[in-house]
Amino acid sequence: MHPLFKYINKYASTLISEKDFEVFRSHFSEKKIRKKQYLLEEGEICKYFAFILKGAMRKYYIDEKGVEHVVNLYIENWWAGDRESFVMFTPSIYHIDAWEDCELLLITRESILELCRQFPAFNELLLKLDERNNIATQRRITSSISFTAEKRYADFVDCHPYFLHRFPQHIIASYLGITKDTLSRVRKKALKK
Amino acid sequence: MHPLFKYINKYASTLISEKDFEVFRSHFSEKKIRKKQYLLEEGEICKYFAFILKGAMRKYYIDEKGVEHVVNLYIENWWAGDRESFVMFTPSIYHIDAWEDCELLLITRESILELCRQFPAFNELLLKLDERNNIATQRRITSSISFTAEKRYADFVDCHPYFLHRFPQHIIASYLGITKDTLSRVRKKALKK
DNA sequence: TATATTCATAGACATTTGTCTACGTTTTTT
DNA sequence: AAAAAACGTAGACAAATGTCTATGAATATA
Repeated sequence: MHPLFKYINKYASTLISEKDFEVFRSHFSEKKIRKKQYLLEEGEICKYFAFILKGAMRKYYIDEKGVEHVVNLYIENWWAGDRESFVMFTPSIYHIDAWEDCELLLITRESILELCRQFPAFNELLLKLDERNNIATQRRITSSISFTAEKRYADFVDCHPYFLHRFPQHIIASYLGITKDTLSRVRKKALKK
Repeated sequence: MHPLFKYINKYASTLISEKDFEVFRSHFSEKKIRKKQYLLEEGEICKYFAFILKGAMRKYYIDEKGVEHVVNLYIENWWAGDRESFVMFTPSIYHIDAWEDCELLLITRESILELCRQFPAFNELLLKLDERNNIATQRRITSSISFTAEKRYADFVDCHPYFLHRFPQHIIASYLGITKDTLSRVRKKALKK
């Protein structure tokens, strides 16, 4: 079964038919990108959201000192894109690139709106995704403002173990808002326990 | 015009009639709570989302040392509640209380789902709110992991000037993930510029 | 009005985290 | 196979932030 078909039927309460799925699929375009290639660069408008069939990606922000700050990590069955730019048609402040070679399904804003009109199940899917996303980001903010680096890392290991063997430590450190050096110390301390 | 009526027609693309609004309103119950009283306490399930007609509220998390960490601030025309608990029916880790005397409109999860079924405009409204919320939290996470305390405060003053005269500095400091002492230093430094 | 509480700031000191350099290992590229 | 790049750790030092105590002003409460 196609991963996207599986994915949609996993989240929507009413299953869609194989036939409907073909209409669905026609709104997506396949794209393969190689490691280190960009899906989105700073200053561009995010024209596509990407459903990841295979591979790993990251979204990051480069500050005025040239330091990269990883904002999101993505693997299979996740959506990658900059929502703000995608919805508002404003230039993005983020870069999104492939950390591993990727197979993606791209979709435009217009196609999303069209699919929502045509398939209530898709609309429902998007509502649920936003809901989940809101819950997850709320947790991340809570963790970010109230936990120590040590606890944030422990929390990360608990919640996202599948990221541990896909991204190196300096990327995870950046995602947690700390430096690789601090993460290295935190890990050393944790080992002693 | 009723503030909620105004609010709905501001965000939905199709206007709702005065008559429809009465159906709408019947799903909300009015509640007044006084300063320091709780809308939600830790361990409870969040049964109501609150639309704030008047007043100011805050959501916070209390860590194992007993320290309060402010996660959200709310004023008129904002929605207060814990989405995770509201949707998943799990005990909340947050407290929500009134910082000023408040007038609220409460609505249950069932009523929200019912209104979504009955009024596509309401469904659309919720989608847009989630979209905006996602964009805002994304920005907050970016700020939190990549900005210094000084920049985070400057950013806060830019984005939420209306909070400045509603909440004292130690609350704002907590919202920014720093102590009141650090915020005091940051402000002192900023004055010199 | 008197009293208690909240609030903002300050300074001294401790702790955490960042910065930088270095090194050995592993992985990737040529 | 050789060279280059990426990776993780370590230590020395610097900077940022937290902790604690104190104080005076503003605000709320009795």
